[in-house]
Amino acid sequence: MKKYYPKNLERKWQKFWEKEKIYKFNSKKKGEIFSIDTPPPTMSGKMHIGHAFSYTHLDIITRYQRMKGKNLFYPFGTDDNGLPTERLVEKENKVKIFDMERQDFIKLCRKTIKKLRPGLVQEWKDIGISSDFDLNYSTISKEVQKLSQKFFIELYKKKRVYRKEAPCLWCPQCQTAIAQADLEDKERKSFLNYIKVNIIGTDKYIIFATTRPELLPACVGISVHPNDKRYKKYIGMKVKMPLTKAEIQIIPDKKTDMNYGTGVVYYCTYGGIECVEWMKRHPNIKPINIMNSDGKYNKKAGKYAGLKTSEARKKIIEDLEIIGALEKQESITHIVNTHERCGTDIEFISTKQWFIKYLDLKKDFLKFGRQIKWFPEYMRKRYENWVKGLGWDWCISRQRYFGIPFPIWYCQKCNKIKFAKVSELPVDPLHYQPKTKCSCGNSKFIPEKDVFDTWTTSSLTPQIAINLVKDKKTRKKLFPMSLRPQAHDIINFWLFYTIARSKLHFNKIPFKTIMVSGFVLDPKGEKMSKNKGNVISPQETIEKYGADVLRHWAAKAGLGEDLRWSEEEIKGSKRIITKLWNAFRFCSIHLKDFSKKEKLNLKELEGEDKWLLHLLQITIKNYDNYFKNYEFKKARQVIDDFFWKKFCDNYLEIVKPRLYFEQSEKKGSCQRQGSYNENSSKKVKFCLYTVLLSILKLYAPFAPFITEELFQDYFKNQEKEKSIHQSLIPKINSRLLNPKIKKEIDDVMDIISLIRKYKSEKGWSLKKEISEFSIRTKNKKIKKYSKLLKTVMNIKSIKIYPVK
RNA sequence: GGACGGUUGGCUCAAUGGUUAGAGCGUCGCGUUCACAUCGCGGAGGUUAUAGGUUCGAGUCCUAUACCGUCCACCA
Repeated sequence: MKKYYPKNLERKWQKFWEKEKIYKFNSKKKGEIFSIDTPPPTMSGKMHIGHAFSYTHLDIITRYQRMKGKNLFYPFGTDDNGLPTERLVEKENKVKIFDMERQDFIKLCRKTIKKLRPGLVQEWKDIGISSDFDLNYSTISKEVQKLSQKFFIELYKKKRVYRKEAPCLWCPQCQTAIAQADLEDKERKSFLNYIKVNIIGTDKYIIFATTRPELLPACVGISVHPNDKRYKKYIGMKVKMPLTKAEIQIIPDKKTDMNYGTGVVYYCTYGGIECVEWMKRHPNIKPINIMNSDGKYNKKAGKYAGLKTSEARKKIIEDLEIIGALEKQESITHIVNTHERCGTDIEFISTKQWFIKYLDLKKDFLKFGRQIKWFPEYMRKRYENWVKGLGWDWCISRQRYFGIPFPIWYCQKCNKIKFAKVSELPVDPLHYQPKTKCSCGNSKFIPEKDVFDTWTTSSLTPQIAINLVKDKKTRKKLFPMSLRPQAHDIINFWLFYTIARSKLHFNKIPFKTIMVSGFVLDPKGEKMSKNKGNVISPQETIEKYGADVLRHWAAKAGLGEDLRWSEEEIKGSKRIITKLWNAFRFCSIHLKDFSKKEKLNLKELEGEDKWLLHLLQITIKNYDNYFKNYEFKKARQVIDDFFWKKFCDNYLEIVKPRLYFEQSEKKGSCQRQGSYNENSSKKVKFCLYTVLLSILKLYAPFAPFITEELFQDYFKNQEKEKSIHQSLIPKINSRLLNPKIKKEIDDVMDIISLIRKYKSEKGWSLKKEISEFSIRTKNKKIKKYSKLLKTVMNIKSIKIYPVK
């Protein structure tokens, strides 16, 4: 056998699995179905290390379940529309979306996806994902468009969607409305500007503080707390705004914090969520919308028309300073909401958008959350925290190009909404006109230009995946799905939305179990980001160490735990995988002539054989128990420990003389030959075969490639399975449990340890011969092992003195 | 401000309320090179964040505090 080179080996077996359809879902296969709502990776570039990490967690679980005899429904999809994909297409083709015609851009998107998608999917195959890649979907495909539009219409029928003009979260960069979940906090350095305004009819002034002075032309109100002694007397009076000369009334508002700034707040349309809320509390006030959808100010901003926020801020501050209205500036750091996809500060703009009404269902969402089993359990709290904090209905419309269109038109005459028929789906209203007239008799319609937000569609992944199966009976068995795997960053998005959709459409939980992975952090424990330049490439890691090593390393973190990148730890995993290779190589030399058909009396096994087989049973037991609770991290620990410490360091070292018996006979003499015979060697071989095969199987979920190679290389001849991944995890054999022998050998091990220590302290070689050695022990059984001790520690004569 | 997680050798992490708190990496010493671009053996290294409490007994349970991390909300 050769040395271990993972690269070609892994490619070989990946192709083998694909060709032989090892992971194909077969609805007729026996065994309980285990269905997985696999996360469809976003088409936004290459697979990153976080993907490799969390998908490995998932794949370890699925491989284990498969080897427990479950029938795996494990599809694979890609999420290839929406903002991230648009951004990839822009970057890849060096174009700008708003410089292009809508149709041209969409064509370019389709072309780019077609080009890039196979490469992306291959990256998932490269890390050994055992999906059935024939159960494959793309969220922009015709089938998925149809499904997504159908469910939208269904929601409308259930009176769960509505269109409304309202101030809405808006990204001026992407020029689209966004949802609450799309927000990300960012710390910004800014100024708190104190602005002095005259109270009309008096010579008095009041001062308010603001971080957004540029919105002065959009100012609609000033508030003080009704109990604020300083300002009580001014309530109801008006102030004259500087620059705009607008007259604004001072209105009492209990939400005003008397202790912040000057205790006077000015409200604009819209400076932030607090302004929107303030407008709701004071419905008589009319908004002054000064911002266009591209983030530039319009005519209502007077001389500031045409400017963007940052430009207008600079100019207005200058102007305020000139007229002496700027009392002072305080530098502050504060948190602003930015668009999670592009980092731009968000604005509020009043526009017409589509919403899914669900705020009334918060209690049901919480109830559903409790019906699902969470790993780790505490992640549920995050979900609950999010649900409790929901303040807005779900805005699902996006003013973008590459997404699934709304299947609707508006009557040109009466403005009534016209829905596409389900039989017509999928439709793009921009290129298709309704066949029937509006109820008002008119037959001309204006198409809806907006598209669905990606989460609108990806919240339907269980349905999308199940839709790939044609047989209705099987479909029923797949839902609710067994497992939803994902990372913790999208609990508020994908996870929540999927549960919400499932509630709205089916009133059922979408999956029975959720497993949540953490993140990979850089060696300092910080988040990886392209800006920081601390990104680790999984592709390079695979190239250098192999996917099995990367997977073994990824299992170092349990569910919910973050894992710091460490080259040293990767090397540690590499050592274990290499050791597996070498241990197998060594054993296979001795196992050449072994046949498992040859019968052997278990009772006649040597003590160390029984000891090893006993420990194997315990290892399997622990391994299974850990996997039951999704604790693959601990399962990995027990198999690592058993393999390296017990099997290699102890057992193999002890039995070498028994294995070398044949060779030593030929050579005539051997240093540690002892007096072993052929029968003794046979017993070792039986143990090696049994234990090695078990070790391979227990490692198979973690390191699928090398275990397959070793299985095919030797065990294939005597085992019936086509692939190790179609075999079963070994069952505990209670006949091999032997606590008595375990205790005896443990004592022998302790004695060996003492002798090693003694030799080590003397600076002797461990092989140095000891002429005479005495043991005082309470354990009467030790006598049985004096031959073993003599051989292992190279002792000529042992005397054992019993102690009472 | 709210919620959640964490704090154990230099580093990364283990320890169903029960002997002397364990591994791996690193470090120091020794030994092998006949499975192992190595591997093995041995040593040093810990007041378990802090302060109280419950208990025969606390790293583990309770209460506070501090610090770190994550999510959410937010002061104009």
